[in-house]
Amino acid sequence: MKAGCSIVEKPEGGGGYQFPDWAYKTESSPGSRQIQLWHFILELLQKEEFRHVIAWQQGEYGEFVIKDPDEVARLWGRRKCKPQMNYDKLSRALRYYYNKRILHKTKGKRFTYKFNFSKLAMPNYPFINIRSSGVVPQSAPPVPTASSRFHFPPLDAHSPSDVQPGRFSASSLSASGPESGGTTDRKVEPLDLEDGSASDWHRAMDFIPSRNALSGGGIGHQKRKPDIVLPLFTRPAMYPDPHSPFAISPVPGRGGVLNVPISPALSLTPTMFSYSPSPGLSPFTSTSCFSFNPEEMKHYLHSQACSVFNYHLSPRTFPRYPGLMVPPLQCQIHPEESSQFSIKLQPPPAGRKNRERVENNESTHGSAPTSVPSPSRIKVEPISEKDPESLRQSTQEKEEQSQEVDAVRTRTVEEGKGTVFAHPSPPWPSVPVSIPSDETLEGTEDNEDRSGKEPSVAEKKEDALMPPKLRLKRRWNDDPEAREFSKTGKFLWNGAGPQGLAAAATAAADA
DNA sequence: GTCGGAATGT
DNA sequence: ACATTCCGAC
Repeated sequence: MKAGCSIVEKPEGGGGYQFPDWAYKTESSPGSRQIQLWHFILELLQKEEFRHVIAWQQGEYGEFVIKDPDEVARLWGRRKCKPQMNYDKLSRALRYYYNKRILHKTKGKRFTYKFNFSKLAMPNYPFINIRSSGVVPQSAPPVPTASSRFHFPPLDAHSPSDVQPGRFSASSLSASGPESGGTTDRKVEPLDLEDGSASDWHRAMDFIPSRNALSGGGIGHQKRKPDIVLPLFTRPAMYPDPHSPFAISPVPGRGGVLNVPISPALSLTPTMFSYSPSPGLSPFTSTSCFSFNPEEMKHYLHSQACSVFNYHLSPRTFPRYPGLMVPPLQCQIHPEESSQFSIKLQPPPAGRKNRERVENNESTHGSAPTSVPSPSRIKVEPISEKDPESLRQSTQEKEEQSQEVDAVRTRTVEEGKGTVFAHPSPPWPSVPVSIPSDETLEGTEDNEDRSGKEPSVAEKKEDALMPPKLRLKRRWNDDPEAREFSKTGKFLWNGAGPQGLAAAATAAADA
């Protein structure tokens, strides 16, 4: 059938390739064992020869511009053997990534999108030994500038969302200890509080350690995922571009706090653990196995810290990990990360189907009728579940919060089914990390979190009444903006409150 | 241009 | 799952 196309231009050997073969494997692209669009985009982005077609946008980490949409579409079409491919279609595919949070659109800039690396499944870039060599790809994402730095939130600082008391926050980490307070370790599910990176990290942490750290694997990780072994990557750096996000961090170990010669690329790494809404991205699902040692992990963490630090990634991207030294700071969470609606929106039909049905009863649709009677075909969305709840909860001081939690919970239950992560047992003996002040942090975050959303009761109400979908959309749309601002130095986040300002000031001073 | 629903294909 | 294809709406 699609014979001739199969291998077409898989970079395999020929162009200095960047992605390991396994990147094309099922694990990375469940469902379709073919390269995924984002892989492809990344691929192009890494190649010098396509610079005029698509390239990293300077100034924004992970942002890229499709300079020649038609060409990119053509290339994509070629790869997928879809000669009819065009930008319109390709862009549709890209848009599907919005919900998955793999990408988002940079508003106002045409043909400009931005990778949400923290969300990007790292299955594709697991512990790459970037530090060793400096092979880096071509284009160049935003190179951190002094201004771009931001402080980390306390490692363990519970981000508002993460820390649902009683959930897993503190306990999970400490749990690893000898007496894992959470030995009982409740179902880990709650971990998925948010698909936020924080959770991801937790998860990540969990895995790693299980192997080495607790030699005594005794701690019955009841849920322990099968011993996971991550593929070890020894290949030398694969991305030779000093600019690309995969490049080596331009900022040389910023002030020794985190001297990690690793590239921001690693920032991607975190994601590798990330639990993404889409199973497809979840590296740990079944087959995949990775392996690495503590050292590696350390490096990884450091790099992560570095990345976060240097590339103003969401602090949440940073794992809460004992022993890691990070500059304390008020957190500025990127809304992007915090927004937690990773719900697949699939509202009930009623659209075209019906439309068409009415229009042409006469023919076709021989396939549809298979199993589903018809009108009864309603897709149940997790989100909708929470909806009623939210509406019910007229008071909602915490509406938003609860909702989010609910949503997450719901999602977790649903999607999490297949992906249950064992609880953490910190790899290393947990060394209490001096956390500046959670309170402050939380407060700050909190503020900023809602700064944009909790303006007025009215809005809240509106929100409540708003269809879940819209709500989500709204949130989503807001996020990037906020982020933009934060980068612009407008300190939108901090602007939320005095604390925020102070923090901002601190940051500035620091700079 | 961009967005996203819907149907369909693999 | 992850597109691809259409397409109406903004």
